[in-house]
Amino acid sequence: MDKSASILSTALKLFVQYGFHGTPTSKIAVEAGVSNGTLFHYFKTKDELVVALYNQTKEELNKYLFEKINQGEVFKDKFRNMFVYSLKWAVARPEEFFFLQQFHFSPHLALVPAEDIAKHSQQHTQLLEGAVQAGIFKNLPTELIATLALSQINGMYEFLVKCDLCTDKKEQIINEAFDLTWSMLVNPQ
Amino acid sequence: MDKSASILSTALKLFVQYGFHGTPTSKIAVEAGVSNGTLFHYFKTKDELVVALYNQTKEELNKYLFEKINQGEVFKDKFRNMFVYSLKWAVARPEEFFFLQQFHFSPHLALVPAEDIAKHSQQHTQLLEGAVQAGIFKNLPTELIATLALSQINGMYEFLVKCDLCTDKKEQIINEAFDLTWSMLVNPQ
Amino acid sequence: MDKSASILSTALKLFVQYGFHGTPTSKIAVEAGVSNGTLFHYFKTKDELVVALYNQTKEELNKYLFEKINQGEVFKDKFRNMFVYSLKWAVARPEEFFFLQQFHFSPHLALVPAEDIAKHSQQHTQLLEGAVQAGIFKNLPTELIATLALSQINGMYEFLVKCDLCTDKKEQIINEAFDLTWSMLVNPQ
Amino acid sequence: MDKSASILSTALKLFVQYGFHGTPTSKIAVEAGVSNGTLFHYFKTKDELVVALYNQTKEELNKYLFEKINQGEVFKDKFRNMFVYSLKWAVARPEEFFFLQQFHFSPHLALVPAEDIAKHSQQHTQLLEGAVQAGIFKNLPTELIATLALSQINGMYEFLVKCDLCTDKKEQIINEAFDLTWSMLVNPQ
DNA sequence: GATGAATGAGCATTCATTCAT
DNA sequence: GATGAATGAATGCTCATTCAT
Repeated sequence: MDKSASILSTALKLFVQYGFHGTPTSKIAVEAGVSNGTLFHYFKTKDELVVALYNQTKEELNKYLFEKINQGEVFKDKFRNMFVYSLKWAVARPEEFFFLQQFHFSPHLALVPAEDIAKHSQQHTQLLEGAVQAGIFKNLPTELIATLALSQINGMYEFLVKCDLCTDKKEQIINEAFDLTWSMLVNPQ
Repeated sequence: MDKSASILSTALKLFVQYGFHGTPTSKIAVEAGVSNGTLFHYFKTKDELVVALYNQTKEELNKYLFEKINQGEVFKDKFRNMFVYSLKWAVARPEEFFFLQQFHFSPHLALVPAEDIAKHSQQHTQLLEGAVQAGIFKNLPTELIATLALSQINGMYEFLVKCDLCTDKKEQIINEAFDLTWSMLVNPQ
Repeated sequence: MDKSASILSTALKLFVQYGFHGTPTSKIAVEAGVSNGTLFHYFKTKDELVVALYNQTKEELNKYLFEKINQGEVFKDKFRNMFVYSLKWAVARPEEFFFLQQFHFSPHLALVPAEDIAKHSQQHTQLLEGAVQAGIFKNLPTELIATLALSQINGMYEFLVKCDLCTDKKEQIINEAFDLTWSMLVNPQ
Repeated sequence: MDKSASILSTALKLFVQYGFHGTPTSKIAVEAGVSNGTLFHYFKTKDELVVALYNQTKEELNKYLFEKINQGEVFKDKFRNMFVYSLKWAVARPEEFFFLQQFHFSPHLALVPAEDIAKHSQQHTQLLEGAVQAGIFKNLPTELIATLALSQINGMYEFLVKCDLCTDKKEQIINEAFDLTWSMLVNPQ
């Protein structure tokens, strides 16, 4: 693994465990097996490292998700894939998923330009927007639909982490939760 | 105002704005109009201050909510009050609400004994558990129902903050969201 | 016990255990059962408390010693009593004795006027000076004789503390040490 | 000079003059010509610095002494060298010698593992033990002999510091004191 | 690129001391 | 006299960041 990647993955683990403030750059460097100076060679500041980690993680998740979403043919399948594979990713990479939320509620979020954040969610938003316009989803603000869908995912994640279930049971619950969410958002008739 | 209370309310504002690490105790003291030493007279450490603020805020919210919940006669009214007034409180006191989430995703959460956390949510859990046993809600784990309901609230909060709506519009959306949530969880038939 | 005395005796114990710097006035106050303010009512500063404790302890030791010394008729008995009862006091009140040495090697010593220190040792010095002039002790500077005698006492104290002996054995060793010291200082012939 | 050495030697001077507590690390750093951070780069805590200074000083003294002791052929010469050169070292490096005693009566002593302390005095103890077993010294506990010899040295040091004598006079008195100590400890016959 | 010694601003915390009650 | 809340200067220590090698 190259040094930059080693620093990023070490930082992720430590940030999740000790928080941003609780993780000195020196500790990241030591555990990543590089010198203190090298860390700053790759990332000009600690904040820049945090933000880079956020962008990378978000992109990984998005790349993974869109591959899965695009496997769906009709909208419901696409939406189900978005929902289900978000959770599968979260369950498979709990540290990454936790980090995204941790970042979201830290002052570091302010360091990411609004347009970058928009870009990250743009594809999701477009997908949902289409469903609203097509009359599949209830006639609600797309933002609201997106936010509600995302918070369902976050809630489910927390539940899955809290209750240590076997893989089968997990999958079943995820599917049930999808049905709930779908029934909640879909236009009756 | 009491000095201890003044410190707490100042800390809240600054923590929300600058984060825990970004807020020196000296700044809290100055803005609260007390000396640096006085802050440590009331709170042995900065961490203790953060946790005390969390406990106080959580208790205020709970006290407010249960008053409202108990005004409902049948379960649906109680649940609606829980949902709606959580959001009204969040909208009326956005800093407090944000702080609770900020705390939740910080390493400070680990400083609160698990039993204290359980105590905070115990009443909500009981209410929902009753609804599951009475066959009102779908036969799902209470934990899951609680988590999903809470994440709806969190999602709605984020939406309401992001989209600056007039009060009337806000109330309308909150009610619509409640209907969605209710329809999602309630036992069909 | 009156408050001032209670503060002094508490301070002694804590100073010996934790050092001057390691003992906050607040801790002294709490353990002495008085308020923080009261301590400063009796002693204007912490330094003043330390010095007062030194003076009191030194005076107690001197008072005790001179009673014993004066029970001796000839010089050798007086000197023996000085030697032996110094050690008996040290063994009976190890904290007080340790405190005197601790004080001696701390910067607080500089706070005691030279004349006060001289006054404390004046009586001993006179006694020894007489013995030199009478030809009992070798013709050495009185200061040297005093210092050597005192350091024998200090050394013996350290030995007695280090090796936990029974009372009888202690007394025997003290007597042997006196004989050594006597033989060292006395004029042969 | 090496930065670490510069810090140590500066600390020595300041500790002797102002005491441990009376010497802020910032002052040590400034006077040693290094930054505050550098001090903590070399010594993790202030306490660690104090202890390191003690160990270094003790080792220097021991190294010096054993060179001198080994120059003696028979025991009496070895013992005389130990006594005389201890005092010569003390007179030549009064700050170092004072520091050792200051340390001895401070709570920092407790930070040195008992085995380290034993190691420092081990060689002296062995030398004396041999003399007791060979019947040269009186049949007293080695510990007692060691302690008495050491306290003679300490006492002499204090006397030499208090009375400002010329070098010749100093040497003469040191020799006289050695004779006294020798006569005190040696087996008559 | 890589290193790690050096830096010094910044912060949490302590504690002697004051003073209104 | 007694109290203890309030003070704020002082200090040990951390840690992001720099830079000479």
